[in-house]
Amino acid sequence: MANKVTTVKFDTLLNRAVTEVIVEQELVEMLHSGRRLRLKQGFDPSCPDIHLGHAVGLRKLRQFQELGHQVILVVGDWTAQIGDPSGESLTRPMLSPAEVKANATTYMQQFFKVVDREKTEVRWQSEWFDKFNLSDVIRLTSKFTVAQLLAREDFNRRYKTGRPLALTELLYPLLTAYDSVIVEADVEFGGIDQKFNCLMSRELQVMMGGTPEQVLLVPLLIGTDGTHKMSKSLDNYIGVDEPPKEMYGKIMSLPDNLILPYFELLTDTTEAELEEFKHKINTESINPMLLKKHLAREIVTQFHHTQAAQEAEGYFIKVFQKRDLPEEMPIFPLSFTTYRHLVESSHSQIETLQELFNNEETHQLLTQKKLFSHFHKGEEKRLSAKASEPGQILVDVIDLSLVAGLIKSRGEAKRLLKKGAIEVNGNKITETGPIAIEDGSVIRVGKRRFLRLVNIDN
RNA sequence: GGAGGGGUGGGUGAGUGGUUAAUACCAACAGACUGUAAAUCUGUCGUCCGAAAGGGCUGCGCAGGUUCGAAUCCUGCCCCCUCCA
Repeated sequence: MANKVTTVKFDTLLNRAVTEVIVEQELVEMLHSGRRLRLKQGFDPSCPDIHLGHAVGLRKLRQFQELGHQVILVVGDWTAQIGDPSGESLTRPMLSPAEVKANATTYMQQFFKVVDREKTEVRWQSEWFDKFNLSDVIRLTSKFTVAQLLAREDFNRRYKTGRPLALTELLYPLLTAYDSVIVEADVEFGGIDQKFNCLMSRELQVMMGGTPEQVLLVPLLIGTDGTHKMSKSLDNYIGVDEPPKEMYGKIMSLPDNLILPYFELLTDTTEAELEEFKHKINTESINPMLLKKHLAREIVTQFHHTQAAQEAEGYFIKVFQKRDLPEEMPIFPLSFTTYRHLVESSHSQIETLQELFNNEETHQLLTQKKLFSHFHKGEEKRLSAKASEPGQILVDVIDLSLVAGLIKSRGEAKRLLKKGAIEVNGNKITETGPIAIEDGSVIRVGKRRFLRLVNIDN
C-alpha cells in the first residue's frame, strides 16, 4: 500500500496531468499516512457519455486506486434535474427515474473501462436528497450568500452579460458540496472547471464539523477542433465508447499541435519519451503524422485492445491514405427482379412492394419504397430495365444515394456531382441519369461515405 | 406592480417595409495539395423542379392582422434580460 510508494511516484501522481492540488501538502501527508483514502468523483446522469476529456481525470483516479485507495462514484440523480450550470442550457428536460437509471448504467459501463470496479463504491444522491425537506433546504442554503455564489466565474459572467441564470443553478454547488459531506470524501477529483464546486465542498464540510477534502484538479483537454475544451455540446469530442476506426480517425484529425498534450494527458508514455517526441517535433525530424498514428494506436488500445488498434490503423491507411475501398461498408439490399418488374410496370402499387419486402428490416423497407415511388413519379424518369444486361439494373445513383441517406438533398447531390465527389466502382459520376449497376457495386461519396449494393435475389 | 430591452438559419450575431434564402464569423461538407480525417488553398452550405438560364415552396419565438410587398409595421400570446418597487 501507500507506505511502499516512493516520493518519485507521488511526484508523477500529483504533477503529470494535474493542474492544481488543494492543499498539496495536506494531500501528500494523507498519502503518506497509509490510510485508505476516499476519492470522490461525481457525475451527472443527464449526460452519460464519457469522452477523452473525462478520461484524463478518470485515469488519475485509477492511479490512486493502484495505490489502494477507494473511489466513491456519486451519481447525481438530483443535480441532473438542475443541469450542470456550465452547460448554460436552461431548458434541460427533467429526467424520469428510469432514464436516470439507464443513463447511469451506460455511464458506469464506460467508467469502468478506466476505473477499477473492485475499488469503487457507487452512491446515489437520492439516498440522502430524497429525504430532504424544505427546512433542510433552508438550512443548507442559509450557509451561503449570493455574493459567494456569484464569485463563480461562469455565474458571474452570465449574470453580468444579462444571460439567464436560474435560481436552481445556484443550488448546484451546494448540493454537490453536501454530497462530499455525506460520503466523507478525503479527496475530490474534477476538471479545473469544477474548482469552484470543490471549494464549496470544503467550506461546507468544515461548517458541518468535518475535515475539508483535498481537491485534485486536472486540466481540460482540448477537443478535435483544436481550440475549445472537449465537450459533447461542441461536438468536438472523442467518446471512449466509439468504435476503434472512428476513434482512430478522430485522433488522426487532431491538429498536430495537440499530439504532445494528448500523449501527456492520456497515455502512460514515459517522461523521457515525451521529451524525445517533443524534440523530434521541434526539430522536424519526424513527420507528425507518424507520431499521431502512434498516439491513435495507444489510445485505441487503451479503450479497446491491441488488435482493434491495428485494424483501425489498417483501415485508415487503406481508406484515407491510399483512398482504397474499405472491406466492410453499409449495404443497400435490393431485389433486382422486383426492381425490374416495378420499373417496367409504372403502375405497380406500393402495397405490393410492402408485401415483397416484408422480410426486410423496416428501415430498408421504407427506403426501398421511396426509391420506387420516386421512379413512378414521372414518365421520363422511368428506366428501361430491358436495356440492361442480365445481372445488372439501371439505377440513378443520385436517387439511390438519397434514399439510402448517403446524401441529404438533391441540391447537395448536384453540388457534389459537379465537384466529382461521387463515384461508382471507382469511376467518377458527373451527371445524373441511370447507370448500370450490378451486385456488389460500390457508391462512394467524398472520402468517408460508402454504400454497397447487394442483390438479395442471389 | 411600473419602466425599458430582447427572442434571426447547427452556433455566435448583422439586418427595422421591397435590391434578403437573409451580412459576417465559427462549425460542417466537398475539391486541390499532402507520407495525417493536420496545416494550407478553393468552393459549397433551406428545399424542390430544371442540363442551364431560371422558376416554385418553406423560412427570422407562436398565432393573427395591415400592405401590391413584412424578419422588418400592428394586435394578442409565450419566453428571456435590466432597472425601480
